[in-house]
Order: sequence, then structure tokens, then C-alpha cells
Amino acid sequence: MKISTKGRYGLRILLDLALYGQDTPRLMKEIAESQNISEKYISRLILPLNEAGFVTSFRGAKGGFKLAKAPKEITLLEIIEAMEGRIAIVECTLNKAFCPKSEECAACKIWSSLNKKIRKQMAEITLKDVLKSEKIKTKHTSEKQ
Amino acid sequence: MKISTKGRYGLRILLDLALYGQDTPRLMKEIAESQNISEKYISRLILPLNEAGFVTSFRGAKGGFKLAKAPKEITLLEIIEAMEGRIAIVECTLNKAFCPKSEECAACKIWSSLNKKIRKQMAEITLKDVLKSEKIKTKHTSEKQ
DNA sequence: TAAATGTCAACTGAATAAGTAGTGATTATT
DNA sequence: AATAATCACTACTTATTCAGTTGACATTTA
Repeated sequence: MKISTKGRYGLRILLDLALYGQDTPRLMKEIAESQNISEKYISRLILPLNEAGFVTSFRGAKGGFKLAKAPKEITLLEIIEAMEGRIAIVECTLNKAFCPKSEECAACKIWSSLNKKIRKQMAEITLKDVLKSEKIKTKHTSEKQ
Repeated sequence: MKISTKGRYGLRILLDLALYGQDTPRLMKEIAESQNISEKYISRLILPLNEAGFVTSFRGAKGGFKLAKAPKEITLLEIIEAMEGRIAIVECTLNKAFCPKSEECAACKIWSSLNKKIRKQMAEITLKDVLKSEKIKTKHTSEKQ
């Protein structure tokens, strides 16, 4: 029952872009330094974020990344699922052919229902909410998002 | 974001006891056969369930296990946490010294809040709920196993 | 007292996750 | 057009965790 580092880093990258990448594109190098993640690893992690439409990439000199959507339009669920694939707390939620015994299936129903609730909770949290708690901490600095 | 087999098997064992172990103690061997798990593995998995007070063990000949509580008194949260330890979808929920950067901490707040919600959801589901969906399925057969 | 049971620790193999290395393609600047 | 800076993608290595087995030991009822 853990969110992988992929998922966690995905959130941090988007948070970083929301904070510092609104005007000019933000370099992977900058994200890497700011977030203390190797540049190489960032370059791998940012790919699915791009694919999911959360960031826009600008190639060439003066290139980099910008957030492609408003923070309130990006949910935690979308971020995590972009990074880790669909959330399924047990296998049979995704793969129905996974249950051999009937008892297992009774349990499966419960797992599925719980899975649905968890995904719902995650869909109700947006990047903006994360930003908010970030801002409270740094509110003196008269900074924008 | 997966429930481990330990947790899943824990639920299945309790479900099995709730269904078939109410009158006479149920043998590990029987649980093992019914649930298609090796007897040896069962013997390891049932330990934390015993420790948590969900089952009572009877030693010696004619021994075995019985459910120690009413199904409605056993929550999914308790079962999983007995089997896997406290649920913490990210490490810093348990271990505050885990956050080096401020951005991480903003994220941490969100993770903690989500973690709390997930645990709440799981605390609202009891073994009785699982039993219910099991019974609906097998109500024609007037049979067990 | 012996057969049947539960308790416990140590170990092995498999699967997954985390992170690195390197190569190629694209594009703004000069 | 050349170049330097960027993103895009694949293959690989290492570390960690998970799943399950083995086997010795302790307890208890018929």
C-alpha cells in the first residue's frame, strides 16, 4: 500500500513547474536541482507527464517545460495513474480472471468497492490543493503561484 | 498501491473461519484446503491474526481456530494493519524525518490527509460486509464449501 | 505418552522498483 | 549551415521487497 517514488516525484515535478515554470519554460536541470532528483531520472519521469497532457515541452535552446493546465484541473488521481498505471489495490480489480475460488470473489467485491472509493478520494484532490499548502508556508515572499 | 497477499490472505482466513469455524475449531489444514494456500503458509499468516485478537487458538488434538470476535467488530483496516503494519501510502506519514525539501513537505501534507481518508474508508468496512456478499452468492446451495 | 496441534526463526527464490547510461532526434540561436 | 542546447527513448544494473518453504520446537488432549 505505497505510492511509488515515480508517483511521488511526478507530483513534485508538477508542483515545481506550478511554482517556478509559469513565465519561461523551466529546464529539467532546474527541476532536478530544485527537487534533488538526478537530471536523468527527471527526464524519464517527465515523459508520462507530457503524454498525459500535464506539461508542454519546448525543444531547442531556451526550451524546457511548462505546466499545460491550470493546477486545479490536475487531480492527484490523474498524476498517480499517469505515473504508475491505473490504481488497483488488488489484481482482480483490473483482471477479472484472477479469482479462482468463490471466497476470493466475495473479497474481490469488497476490494473493488474500496478501490473505487480510494480513486474517488484521489480525484477530489488537485494540484492546486497542494500548491495551497505550499503557499501557506512561503506566504511572506510575495511570490506568485 | 497494492494490498499484499499477506493482507488478502488474512481476510480470506477470517472469512473462512466466519463461514465454517463457528461451532468446532477449524483446523489449519481445512483452511488451507478450502482457501488453496499451503498449510505452512497459513500457520505463519494466522499468527498476527491471533495476536490482534481476531482468532482464538485451541491447541492439542481437536484443536484449531475460531473467530474470537463478531464479524461486524472486525474492520478491514484492522485486518490489513495486523498483517502489513500501519498503512502509510508514503513513508513520511510514519516517519517525519523523511522530508528534506519544503516542496516535499507540501506534498506530504496532502499524502497524510489522503492517508487518513483511506484508513477511514477501510475502517468503515467490516468482515460482516464481506460475509454478506459471500452469502448472497451461495444462497441457493444451502451448502458450505 | 503419543499423536495432533500451534509457535517461531531462518532461509531461498522471484518479482518489482529505483536509478543509471547512453544514443538519437529536434530546434533556437549565431 | 553549424552548433549548442534541449527533449525523446531504450536497454541495462542494482537494490529492495515480497512470497513462500523448511525445519526445529513447544503445547495439549485423547
